[in-house]
Amino acid sequence: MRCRIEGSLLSIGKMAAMNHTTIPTLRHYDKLGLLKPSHVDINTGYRYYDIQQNARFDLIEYMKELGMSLKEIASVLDCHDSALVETILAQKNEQIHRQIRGLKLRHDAIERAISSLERYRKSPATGTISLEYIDRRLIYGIPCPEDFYAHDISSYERDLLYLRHDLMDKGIPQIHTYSVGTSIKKDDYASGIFRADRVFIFADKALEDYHLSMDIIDSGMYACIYLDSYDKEIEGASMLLSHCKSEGLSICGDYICEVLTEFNVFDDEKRGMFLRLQVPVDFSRKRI
Amino acid sequence: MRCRIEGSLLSIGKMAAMNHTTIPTLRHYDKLGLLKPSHVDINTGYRYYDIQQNARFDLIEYMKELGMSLKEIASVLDCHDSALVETILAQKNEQIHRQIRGLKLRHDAIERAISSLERYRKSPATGTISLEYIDRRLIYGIPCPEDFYAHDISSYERDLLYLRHDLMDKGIPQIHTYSVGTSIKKDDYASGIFRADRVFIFADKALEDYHLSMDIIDSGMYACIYLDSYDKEIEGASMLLSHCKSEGLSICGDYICEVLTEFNVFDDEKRGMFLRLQVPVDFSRKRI
DNA sequence: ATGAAACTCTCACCTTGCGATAGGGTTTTC
DNA sequence: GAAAACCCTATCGCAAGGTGAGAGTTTCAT
Repeated sequence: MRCRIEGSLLSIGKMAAMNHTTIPTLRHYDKLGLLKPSHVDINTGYRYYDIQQNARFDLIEYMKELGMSLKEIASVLDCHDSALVETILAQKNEQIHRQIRGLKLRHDAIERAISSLERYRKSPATGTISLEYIDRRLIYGIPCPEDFYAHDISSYERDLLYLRHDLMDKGIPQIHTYSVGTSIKKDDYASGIFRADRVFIFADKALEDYHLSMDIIDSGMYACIYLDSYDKEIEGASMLLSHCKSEGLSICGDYICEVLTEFNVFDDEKRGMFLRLQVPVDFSRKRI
Repeated sequence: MRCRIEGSLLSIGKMAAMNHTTIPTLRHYDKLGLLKPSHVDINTGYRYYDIQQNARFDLIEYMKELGMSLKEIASVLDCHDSALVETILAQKNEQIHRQIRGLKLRHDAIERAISSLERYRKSPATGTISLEYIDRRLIYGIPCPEDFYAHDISSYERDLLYLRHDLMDKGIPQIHTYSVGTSIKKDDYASGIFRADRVFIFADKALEDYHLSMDIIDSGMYACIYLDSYDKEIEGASMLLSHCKSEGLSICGDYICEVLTEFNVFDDEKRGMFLRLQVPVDFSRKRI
């Protein structure tokens, strides 16, 4: 015991325990100049704190709880300027609002991802043909600059990039969380001409804020075929078309290739998708 | 141009531009093994990407948008296990809920801090005596283990620490964002005996979840005096008592020392507070 | 073909708020 | 007086890259 100037000086360990913090934290604050021990032994370098310095520590904790960084805290403590505090707090509030909005979006995206995976698990085997009622959907997309069926996969990638650029330019966040679709015009498809018409995303309410000119895909009965690879799309589309013809189903709208899930954890290099090819067929009752 | 194996290989810069990302990011993913260029020139080390690798990049972005860390993404991509994805996503959802709750708490705390600072700006000069109606308040506190008026400031610090420990043990977050008060029993105060009775925090709705046994401080008219330093409390309390006596105000409850703001950006080492000492006085109309 | 501009490489250090050692001194306690 | 507990400095590590420095490569225009 060398130096004992005042009544109750605390070693760093006691100070840490008293404030429910750790020794490295106090050393860190010391280094940053946030909380200098009231006395440091010149010979040993031991730090000794005054119990009154709890006040300063509390203040630091308080500001941390408000979301201020240590640097911001230091600047406030240095400047002795309460107006600065108010400025920073106002900024923090803004920032928190943004963060909450972002987290909500993320939450929605995760929900979509989970149900998409669930759907994948429960979907029929590849090649299965079905007849389903599909609800109305909103899409946003662009005409295909290139007919990717006529070229290799890279032209599909390019078309998709155009779409993503467009979405990015419009400031839409989380563009990767929307599932993608492509379409072929009804008449082309019915004649067996597979020529890409549009590439789009399936939109949801969150996108309404961005004033996109979205299109509606009407509800109705669809003939569908499930596939687990993009490579088989043309083959699948042909099969679907033959099926419609042999069953006497009358095609009444554009063909759509819907990407049900893009969680391609199966094939490393390619865009491996789980697809539902679909084409609306006419079952309408005549109204009298 | 040394190596050109396939048709369309992209340099790292083009790949980055195409995907709205940066070159360091792609290099980073390469290092982590997340996205290895499909070809690397052995002589120059130049990275060349296949356009199909956009798929992989999209997948990574997608998972990032869902809040997964690069390490988690890597493990999913390595394992080829979609169940793992679902597990992680469920965890993420939990985590997001916690984050949102935390942010809301923080937002409330900031609002409180801002109005506290505003209040400070608009408060009367130190020494001002006033008569105010104060609404009902909820408090949670503990009896003072030590009578800090009888000792030095360090015993106040210790009492405050007991309270904080208690709150921490009960798992209450952001304990520093609640303002502190102390009280003296009515009879003690009225007799000029300043003996600390309780130390407490002013609670709010967020604390109701923690099943604390909170006390109520009744609404009513209070004689108050504003002070800007803890050092002056006893002096201020005496003045307030004299004032009540000379004005014929009848004290009808415990004396309270309320910390209006603890944003002590003015004095470095001490706990510098802005205080409102207050004591309830009786103005009740007799009911007939 | 050549020179300049643009591009790319690796390496290493910076950010936040500490936690976790390593290696060596100090204080307290029995 | 010795052991236990405590403390020091210094460095590395974390996540996801950003920002250079210094050197080599490719591309474009002449």
